[in-house]
Amino acid sequence: MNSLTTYHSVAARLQSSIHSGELASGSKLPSERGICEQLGVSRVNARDALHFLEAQGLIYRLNRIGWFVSPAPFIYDPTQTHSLRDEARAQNRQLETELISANRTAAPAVIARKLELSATAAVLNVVRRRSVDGRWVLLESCYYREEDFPDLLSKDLTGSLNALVRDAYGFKKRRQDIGISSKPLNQTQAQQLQVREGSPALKLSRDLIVDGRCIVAETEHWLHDAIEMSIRGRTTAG
Amino acid sequence: MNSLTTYHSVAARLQSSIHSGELASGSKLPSERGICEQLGVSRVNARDALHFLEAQGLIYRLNRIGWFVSPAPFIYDPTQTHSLRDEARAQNRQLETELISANRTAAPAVIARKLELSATAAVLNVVRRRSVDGRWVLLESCYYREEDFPDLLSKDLTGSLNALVRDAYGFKKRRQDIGISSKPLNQTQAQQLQVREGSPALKLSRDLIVDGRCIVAETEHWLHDAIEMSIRGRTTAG
DNA sequence: CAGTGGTCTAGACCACTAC
DNA sequence: TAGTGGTCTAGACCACTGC
Repeated sequence: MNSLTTYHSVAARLQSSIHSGELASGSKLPSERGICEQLGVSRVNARDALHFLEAQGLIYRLNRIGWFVSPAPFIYDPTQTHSLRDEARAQNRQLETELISANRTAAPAVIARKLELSATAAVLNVVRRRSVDGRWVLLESCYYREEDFPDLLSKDLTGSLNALVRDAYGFKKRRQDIGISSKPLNQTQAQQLQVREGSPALKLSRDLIVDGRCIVAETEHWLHDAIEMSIRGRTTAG
Repeated sequence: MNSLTTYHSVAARLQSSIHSGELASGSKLPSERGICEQLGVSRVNARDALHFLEAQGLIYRLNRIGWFVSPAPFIYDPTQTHSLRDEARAQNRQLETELISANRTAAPAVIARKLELSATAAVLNVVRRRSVDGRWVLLESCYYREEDFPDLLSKDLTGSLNALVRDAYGFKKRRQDIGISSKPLNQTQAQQLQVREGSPALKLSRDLIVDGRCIVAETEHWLHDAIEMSIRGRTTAG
């Protein structure tokens, strides 16, 4: 049995406050010490309960600021190449994009291998963060083969990068390979999304392949409670 | 800064023991109290460090038994309908399947909606767990429309269910829609995989659609450190 | 039965945020 | 500066596993 333990019952109380709407989506929970006092438990129990609900995706925290009720997840088909902005509009949600950096740098080993470059080669790297309804939920890091994307860094990098690749550079006939795994954010990534190091996230990597060569390697990190992927299949006879 | 905190340094020590091979893949870590003693820290620190590494997918725990080094993840393309067994063989890993239950039951609301059944309708439900190299890592729950799968429950349900659907029931021309999200295991699920309630997992749902109707709705829960999804795209001109 | 992880107490100080 | 979450101590008992 469980549910008899202290922190489970604390979690259950908070959960029912959330479901009843007493704690609205996006709103701030009482402070940890406040919860201790109201429910007569030690702080360890309050925190264990909060961690438990965080794992469920029911609440999230902003580093050193507090705990908040998670909004409904954003729904997203990673195999589609629509701009995210269109998706957001369709779901009636507010999407913001902020450019964090756009540099020419030495390629990390993994990237160099993917892009079939020497270990000392330079690549173009664009890093952005994106918010849904005011919450930073997505960190994108995109690596481009330098020779295939002249002048990339001087273009407008706050819009759809996909559209740039397709329209400005003319890469239309292409394939996209995708990887999905569950990885927490490292210190740098966490800071950029204002969360704690180790926050659970869904890692999505996309390799853009043209003429059998990978020319763009992208990585997206989505806060785990903020995203739900949905892939519509194709009819096959297999 | 971090890395100066006690539990970060404990985590770093364990991590280097793992990377150096001193703690081999699959092997058991020292007990929590053992770690406390060896490194001169309190148990909270030891546990915080272990939780941190668990989130990274570097270690996992069996409920009340101990902490273990996570093996390399299994790689898996959910859009393919190969049997998992073939995939496992290709990756040189040992896959086992165990039937947990096969029943005719009332359809849960979500399932009834998907299968376009009335709220009181019955469905066929098959639940299995699967292990990779001896570790239970996957829980499958599969719901079938009763009228489309006569005699299903009397068939051999320990092999490829996909092959059954395709060959024994002849559903060849079909579409598969997929959903992926990050959800922890509930109490029942956790028990079946011998892990703790709330263990982080990747939830994969697959709807099999034939002639525009969903006839099979499956849910898979993979322990988050045991799986990496890889989807090979198709060349498009879009 | 010994040892493990799971839960829990009642405090403490620190780093940081918001005012 | 007051209050927050983040880290930490030094214990404790319980439920369960493995012998």
